[in-house]
Amino acid sequence: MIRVRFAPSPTGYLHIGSARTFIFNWLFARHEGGTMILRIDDTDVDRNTQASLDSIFDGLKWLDLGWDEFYHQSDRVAMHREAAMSIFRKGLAYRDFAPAESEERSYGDGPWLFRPEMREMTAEESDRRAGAGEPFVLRFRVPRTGDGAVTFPDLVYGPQSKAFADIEDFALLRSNGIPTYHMASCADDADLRISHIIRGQDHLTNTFKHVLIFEALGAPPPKFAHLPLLIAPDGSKLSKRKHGPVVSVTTYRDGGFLPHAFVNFLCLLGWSPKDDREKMSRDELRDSFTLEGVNRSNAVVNFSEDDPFDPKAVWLNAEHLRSLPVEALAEKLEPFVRAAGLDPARADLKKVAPLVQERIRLLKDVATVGDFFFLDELPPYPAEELLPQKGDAAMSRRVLESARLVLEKVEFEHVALEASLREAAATLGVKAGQMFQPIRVAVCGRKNAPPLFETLETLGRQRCLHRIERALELLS
RNA sequence: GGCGCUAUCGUCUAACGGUUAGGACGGAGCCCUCUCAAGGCUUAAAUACGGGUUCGAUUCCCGUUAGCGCUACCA
Repeated sequence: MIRVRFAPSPTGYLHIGSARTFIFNWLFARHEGGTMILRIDDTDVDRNTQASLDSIFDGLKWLDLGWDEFYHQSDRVAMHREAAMSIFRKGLAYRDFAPAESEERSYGDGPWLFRPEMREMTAEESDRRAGAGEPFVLRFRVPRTGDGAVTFPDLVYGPQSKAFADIEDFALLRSNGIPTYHMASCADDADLRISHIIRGQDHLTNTFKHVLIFEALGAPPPKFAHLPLLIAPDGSKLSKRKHGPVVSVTTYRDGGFLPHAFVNFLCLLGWSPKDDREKMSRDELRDSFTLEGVNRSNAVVNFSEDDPFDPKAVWLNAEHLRSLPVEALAEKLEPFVRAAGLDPARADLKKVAPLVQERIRLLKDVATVGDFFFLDELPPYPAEELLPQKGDAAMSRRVLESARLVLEKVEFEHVALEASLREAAATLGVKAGQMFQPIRVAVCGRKNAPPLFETLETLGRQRCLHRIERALELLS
């Protein structure tokens, strides 16, 4: 039975790297017909925050993938403690009564492995001091004889090995009795019968410790698959302090990404379907996903000073946007129209949607591409914009006056609109473009806009005539 | 410092030892066109360096360099 888990700690917002880890776990679980478990790793009570927990849930829900089982690690500390004590009872861990180090240790003098006086303390003395209430850290007793090593096969990185001599006697229980991450995580993974641990490569070297814990617990170690990390363009790891909101999933949501487009983008960072597909639906991703397709080098999220989003993410979003049914697009657009301070009731979103569909790359672009649909009065624009190509104000005026006459009586439907306006242009002896451009500017307030006739139709006779009137005033 | 991991166009990536090193994004150019967008076509752009192994290395091995990670009573 395949069982995987995503285990974020609620000490920050949902990071895009974490989101990707969640996605890969989900994809693997669904591809294999397994179980996806969400576990909140909240053993570090001092650093947990409710805000962070909310942010993680918000982000995960937005991804719209879901999970099958849910746990709070903090509900399970008694079990973790018992697991740690069972290791102690087997003689595979010892009490360390040394006080916590106050200063940061320098790494200059080689690794700190263990304190012989603590490790070799007699059971009698250890029990006596513990019994007297002296606080201690419970440490794993890493084998120190011979030249053995911990080994495990990584499904992505291949066979891994690390000498015991390079592994320190790491802590299992803190002096306050709370299990450390390593202990809690492994106890949970064993207890929850996790079959595959898929997580960031930053855990690769921790895994040697974890294998030791699983063995000490008498539990078969799960299979491990580590994922290459997501990094910033400068090669450093993504951090909120250094890179700002670009690392938060909610930034993508609020910027107008479609959840599955975002998922698609993240999947392409560190994984490849091995063919030329780029745009993939959730189901295609699920069907194609395998751990063999995961590669080993870190991937850069290519954001920049002037653009918080990776150009490829934006392009992919545009691709997904274009294949959305209009009703769905209209629905998605609504909150973004509102957020821009525009009134969605001013226009029929189902008619606007197809007009902006291939002109927006992010949902929030609707505010810049289609603002004029949701306004009664256009924001001011320079009168020169109304001048046709190779034409003057007089021509513009003639064109607009003619258009006004046409729009007053023509059937307000784009085919009829186009026919009569083309006819009017011919009558005036101007080129089609010279006719259409002043009209476009008059009704949209700018030179670049969606196709003219559908736009006129969507805007409606009254608003079009009103705007042409305004344009004429501007020209005089 | 020690240990571990990684190294193909600017970025994401493909290439079970034999390819003119492929695709995508982004860039440039052209076409289409009522503007914009979309679309179509064309184009510039990469195997970090040095040694091996081999008839032949992007691919396998070693070294160098660089980057990243771990080295906490954080996760």
